[in-house]
Parts: sequence; C-alpha cells; structure tokens
Amino acid sequence: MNNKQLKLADLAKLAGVSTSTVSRALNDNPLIKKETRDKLKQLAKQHNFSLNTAASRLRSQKTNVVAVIINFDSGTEQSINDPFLLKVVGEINLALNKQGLELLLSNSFMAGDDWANYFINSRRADGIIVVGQGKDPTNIEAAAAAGVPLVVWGDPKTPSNYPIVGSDNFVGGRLATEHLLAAGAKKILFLGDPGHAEIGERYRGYLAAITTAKATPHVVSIDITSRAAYQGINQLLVEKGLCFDGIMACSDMVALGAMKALKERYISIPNDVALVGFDDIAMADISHPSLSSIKQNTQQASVILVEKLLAQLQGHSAESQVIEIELVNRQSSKR
Amino acid sequence: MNNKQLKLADLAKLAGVSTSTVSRALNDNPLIKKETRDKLKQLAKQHNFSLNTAASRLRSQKTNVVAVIINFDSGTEQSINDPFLLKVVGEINLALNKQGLELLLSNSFMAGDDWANYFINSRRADGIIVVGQGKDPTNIEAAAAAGVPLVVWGDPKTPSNYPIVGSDNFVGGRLATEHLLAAGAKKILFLGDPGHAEIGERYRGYLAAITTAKATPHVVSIDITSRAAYQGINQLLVEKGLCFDGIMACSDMVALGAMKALKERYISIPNDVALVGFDDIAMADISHPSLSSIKQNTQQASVILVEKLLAQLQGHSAESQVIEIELVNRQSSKR
DNA sequence: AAAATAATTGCAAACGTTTGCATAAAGTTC
DNA sequence: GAACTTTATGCAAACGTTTGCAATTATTTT
Repeated sequence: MNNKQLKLADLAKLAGVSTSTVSRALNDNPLIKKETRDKLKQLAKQHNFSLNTAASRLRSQKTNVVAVIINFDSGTEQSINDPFLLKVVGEINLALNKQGLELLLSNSFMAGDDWANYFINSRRADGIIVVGQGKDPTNIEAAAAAGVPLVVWGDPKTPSNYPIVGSDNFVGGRLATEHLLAAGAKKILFLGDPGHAEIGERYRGYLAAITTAKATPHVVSIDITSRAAYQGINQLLVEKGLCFDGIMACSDMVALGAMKALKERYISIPNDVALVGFDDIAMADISHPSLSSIKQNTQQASVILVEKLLAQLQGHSAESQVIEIELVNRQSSKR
Repeated sequence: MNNKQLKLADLAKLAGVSTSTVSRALNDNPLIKKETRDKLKQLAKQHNFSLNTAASRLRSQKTNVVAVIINFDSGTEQSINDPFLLKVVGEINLALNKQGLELLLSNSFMAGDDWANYFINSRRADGIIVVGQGKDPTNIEAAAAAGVPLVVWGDPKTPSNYPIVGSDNFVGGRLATEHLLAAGAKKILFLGDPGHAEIGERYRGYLAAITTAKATPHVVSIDITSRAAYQGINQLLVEKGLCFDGIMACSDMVALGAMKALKERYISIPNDVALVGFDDIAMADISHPSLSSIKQNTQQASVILVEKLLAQLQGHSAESQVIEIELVNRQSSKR
C-alpha cells in the first residue's frame, strides 16, 4: 500500500479538474465528455486508485451488495455443508457478479430474526436472497412485509407475497414416481419429511402418481441427511425386511444414504429396489450404480433469482417462477 | 420499513442526550455510565434502530468484513461446486461470525488481480482469506507484499511471507500410502496433479513411503475432478489392464470417480484394488464401499485462520500453521 | 468548604463520496 | 453579432457516523 491512500480529491488535483468531474467520469456519466472520461479512467488505473465504497455507499444510499441467507431449520441436522445448498450459493455468486453485485454470505445466526433491520436499514445490502424456505416462513414474511427487496429459492407454488423461484417440485415428485412405476416397482417408499415446503410438494407429486396407479403410499419421514436416510432404511429392513421395491428419495444425499444401506445388505439396485433421487448433484453421476435423479437447473434459477431481485431494486414487482426440471435416467432405476 | 429511517440523531433526541452518547452507548464504550448504556440500548432495540454501516465504516475506517476468495486455477475444471472448498467456506463463515465479522464471498473473476486495491483500498473489507493456493501465487504474494491482512488455506509448508494454514499434506500422503502398503498393495498409483501446491506435497509424501518400501512410484496426472479421475482410470484399464492394486487419490471426489471406473469393470474394492482418498467429505462415509480417507480438520483450521487474520488486523504478525490430520480407516482399504 | 480529581456527557470536526444547481464555454439560429 | 440552446465543468452541501477535546457534574481529598 502507498503511504498515503489516494482519494478522489487527489486524483482531481493531479488531473487539474474538480472532484465532481472525476466522480462522474469514473461512474461513466455521459455528462462528462468521452475523452475526459477515458483520460480520467486511465489516470485512475495508473495510480491504482479505487473508490472508497464506504463513502460512496453513505452518499448514494446504495451498496451494490446482496445478502444471501442460507435458511436452515433449527430442528434439522442439515448443515452449511449440504452440497446442494452450497451449490446454489455458488451459482448465485456467479449470477450476482455478472451484474456487478457482491455477495454477503450470511445465516440465521448472524442475521437474527429482523432481516429488514439487520441488512437493509443498516445499509449492509440492498436486497436479500434467501436460499431455502425452511419450515417457518415468519422471518421471510416479516422482511417482505417491511418492503425489503427479496427473493427466495424454494417452492414457487407456495402462496406468498414475495417471489419464489424454484423447481416444480410437484411435477418432479410425480415424474420420479411414475418413472419408478414404469420400471415395474409396486411398493414405492417416499423417503423424506413432507413437513418441509419443497419436500412437501414432492411428496404430493409422489402421492398423485401413486394414487393414479392405485398403489399404496408409504412414507418414511426422516431428516434431510444421508445419515438419517441410512439409519432409516436400515431400521426398516431390520424391523420389516425388504417390504418395498422402489424408493423416491427427497434428495440425492438422502438417496445415497439409502443406497448404502441397501448395498450393505446385498439388495440389488435397481433389480430388487429401484431408486430415484432429487437435485442431480455431482455425486449422482459418480455413484455406483449411478443415481437417477430429478435435475434442478440451479444455474438458470440463479440467474432468474438475480433478475427478479434487480427488478425489485428498480422499483418493479416480481412474481414467483417455476423452473423446468428434468428426469435424468441412470442405472439406479433401470429395469 | 418505517416511512422515516431512524438515525442516531433521532434516537438521541428521543432520549434527550447527545449523539455522541448514543454512539458510545451502542458501542458499549465504558466512558458511558452502565445504566445509561443499558437504557439507550434498550431504546434502540425498541425502535428497531440499527446503525448505518456505511457511515460507520467511513468514519471509523473499519468494515468488520472479511473477503473470502475462492482461488481457482484458470486451467482446471474444478469449480465453485467443489464440495470440499465450499465446505471450507462454510466453516470459515461460522468462525467469522463467531468473531462478529461478516463474510464477503468473492472469486478471482470479481476481484481481478489487484486484491489489495479491490478489497482493502476500496474499504470493502478489512482483510482477506484465500481458500486454495492455486498453481500461481502471484496475486497472493502481491497482496501480502502490499501489507494486506491476509491468510491462506493451503499447504503450510510452502515458503511464504504470509501465513498459510492447512493440513500436513506430506504426512497425509505418506500415511495414506503406508496404509495401502500395510494392506498389501504392491503397485500403488498416485492419482492427481503434483503441480498443484497441496497435491504436490501429498505426492511427495506418497513418494517417500513408496521409496522407503522400495516400490515403484506411478503417477496418473489428472485434473481435480471426479470426472477426470473416472476417465483417467478407465483409459488406463483399457490400455494396460489392471496393472495396479492400490490408488492414493489426491481428493475424495477423485477417489470416488476412480471407484466408479473400477466398479463398472467389476474390479473389487478393496480386494483387487485398495483405495484411499483425501479430505473426508460426507460422501466418503456414505459411498459403498465406504472410502478410507485422510481427514482434514476444516473446522479447527477455519477457527485458526480467523484467529490469525484477527491478529494481523490488530497489528501483530502470524505464522503458518500445520493442522493435524488423521487417517479414517474404512472399507475401501480393508484387507 | 475549597480544591483537586474522577466520572460523565456534549460539541463539532472529520471520513470521502455523490449530485442538484449554477456557471462557463461552445455551438446554433435569426 | 445578439440571443438562445446545448454541452461540459465546478461549487458546495449533504450522507450518518465516530472521536479528540472541552465542559460539566459528582466524588474525594485536604
């Protein structure tokens, strides 16, 4: 670092113009003549100048920062290490950057309950992206009601006064289940907790397919972790034996947990039990047998999330939107 | 949001004191009488007040923000979706929060090459945590030379003028290899790119164990992705057949890719080929057979990273530090 | 009880931008 | 070439905190 940090005024003196001119030039304001703008920008680069964002934010009341909150339920073991959620965060980061926005990573611990206050009133960020609806929408609703620019990754069919972007979980659940039925499965388990918003929709999709096929639904309600899935399936096998021939898992991690329990008992996948997951994480392709899954287009979703947030920042409103999903057919469900 | 955003001055008027008093009270400055402090804090809470961080940062020249840069090599396919790197980011987030610091998530795309300038001069953050050394240390070195408070997650044995915190990769590589040798493997592959700092150390550990055992080293240099590993092993099997009986993989994702290639050809793990990974990600435990791995204590490392950054922020210096590692013995290497 | 000390609080000047308005320079029209 | 428009720049006032120093009040000492 230089012994003295350059500021706008210094740069202005160097160039023999006023600070306003430099400020406008660096912000590419067309009020300033093109040549002057270019000259000043080059000078800034030459001297390694960079604007003091604190001052800029104070004066302009804009931060160009978006807070991303990973929204865990307090009751779950699902952690910040959940690969799918982190993947979504990664994609959002990319999408934000492409719009010149920065990402303040946060969680319920840091932000407390009053998000409007913590992020917006304090000028930490201009808007909020919430990853995951969680079981309890209170905080989200409060923030939205306070007029905070806000978008949520979750189930877009949930009625809400804020835009939710996410996959069509109902259709996903139905597709997965129909696929299992088509593969010849008669007794298909739903593995996951229907109390959770997105998973609930998947469950209803499952239910729709099952009832259409006049089969009997069967839920094994567990936490969204592979460990819980492993234990759940293990216990079921111990207590009741192999009483099913298909599993629709609420996530890939859960599916992989189940897969392990089955493989340990030499239950063949897909011959004895056909298996479909949800999310299409990297591991789905690399597991053996590879895991059929409902692919969520997180990249597209992230771009749309950011677009909708941007719209709100510019005073427009935005609606929930469903992202297309796709069944990725792999070995775990092939008959 | 209220129609009028409360500021310090308003709160002061409400309480009948000066702004300085409120400011000090909220910052828990002992200059202010305890009762007054408590009273004012309560008043602030009551009115849902929160400080304007932009103003506060401008005046105090401190942001309480730490930039975290995920440092990818341009030549690799390793992406922001890499579960291990994201796990580290998650842990760092927790460790930062515990110290009242916030996390600005960034990457080389946003930050450009001049990190000192982009993050520090601009007052976006007080310090930087770099996740991953990458192949080219230029940017890191430049930032450190500029006097930026900086810590790096990487290989702590790398000579540097900035503190690096990370696992003892050499010992990890040696342990893993010795473990494979002890399991009876004679021809052990090293699967990974030794040109990368951390992986290079793992490779040298491997080499040390191999030469001590008077065996022959054999490197399959691939990118750090499971896909590359899958293809690499596949190709090797096609071209030369099963010419090895052990694999020391440079990461778990790589190991899992290799595992898939082996399983597809009905090569038994661990009987035909014993396999050890590195990182101990969640999937290691849930794969089948479960994957032996060198566990990196990312949580402890994150806490230490933050401590060392904090030390620098307070003007002290900090040294590189080695984090203990541990072999987690699972099925993939059992004989 | 005056003097000295300690404990509280207030005043006012920063921090470094951005931006409405005024001004100066250049170009256009009649 | 005067009057007007257009284009380019500068002036100076915010934005909402924090903090050195001064001022006030309460406490102790002599």
